[in-house]
Amino acid sequence: MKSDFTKKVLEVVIKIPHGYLMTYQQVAKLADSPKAYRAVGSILNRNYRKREWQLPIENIEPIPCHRVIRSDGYIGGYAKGGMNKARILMAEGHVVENGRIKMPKLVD
DNA sequence: GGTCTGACAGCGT
DNA sequence: CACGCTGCCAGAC
Repeated sequence: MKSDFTKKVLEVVIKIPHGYLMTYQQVAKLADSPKAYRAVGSILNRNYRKREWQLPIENIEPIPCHRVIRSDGYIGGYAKGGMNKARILMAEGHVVENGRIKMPKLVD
């Protein structure tokens, strides 16, 4: 069992509504560690790779890591390739241009 | 247990 | 305006 922080992070990410986005900073904040945005990315990356969730885009739902972007509006990185992430985000109804979200609809 | 890493963010040059 | 360096926190080795 990971620390509460990890659990909280995953919980927050899961709660991101379909079609909305959330920055690493926001996630970290909701996880009670506003400055742990780096840890957030690390956690999601590990988790993703560990679970080996290499499922088709249609089946990606459990932990929508792709809905977590940078505060700059850029997609950032992705365990399976930023290009794939961009495709997913576009499938979610977002406008991606040059690896960046044009109109990020943050949850709040 | 100490040290390095990382899907970031902010400020300086 | 674009590029680079430093700081942060928690996890993994």
